[in-house]
Amino acid sequence: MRKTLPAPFFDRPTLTVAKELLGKYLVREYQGQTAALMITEVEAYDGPKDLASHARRGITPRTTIMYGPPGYFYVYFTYGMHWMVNIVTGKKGYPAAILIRAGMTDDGALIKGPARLTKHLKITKNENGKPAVKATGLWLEDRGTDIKSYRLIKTKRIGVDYAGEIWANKLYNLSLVLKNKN
DNA sequence: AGCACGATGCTCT
DNA sequence: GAGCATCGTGCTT
Repeated sequence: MRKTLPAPFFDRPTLTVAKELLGKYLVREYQGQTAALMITEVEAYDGPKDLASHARRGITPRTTIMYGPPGYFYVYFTYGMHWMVNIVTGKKGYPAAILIRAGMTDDGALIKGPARLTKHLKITKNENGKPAVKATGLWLEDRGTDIKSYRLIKTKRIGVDYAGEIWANKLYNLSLVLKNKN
């Protein structure tokens, strides 16, 4: 079972979409090669009031895509060397996106960390602003994965202490962890 | 296992 | 000009 996630999937509350993205696949087709990662960790940035979000200062050239319609990629550059990939959620005009932070390859290797993930899938500025459809070469898929053997862990978001107590402590980081571990 | 730090450049003030 | 939704290395406990 392989179903490309359609735009309406992303046109729902950001936290709902974030939760449902776990266990789905981020698929990359690049220079004739196809690679896929099962998503195991995501982070939500939700709305204009979210002080941890890039949209906290309103529309800028960089954040415009976050204000656009759902189902588009928001790719940005940070720390002088790293690309981060997000999928835009919510209606046009409402700035929200989900950062994809980790995933697992078919042979069970965990790609942990948003910069490693983009490096692995060769995602750069080229993908910024593109829709999550096959023609882009980067899209999301439901492969009917059974995630019953995992449990959902919620933690605070990484590296956003500047956002103040309220927003820095929101449990907007969601990840899958294998049961019977720890 | 837990810091501290450097790399390196875009984005916004 | 400062700060950054990070990572890897190399040090200290």
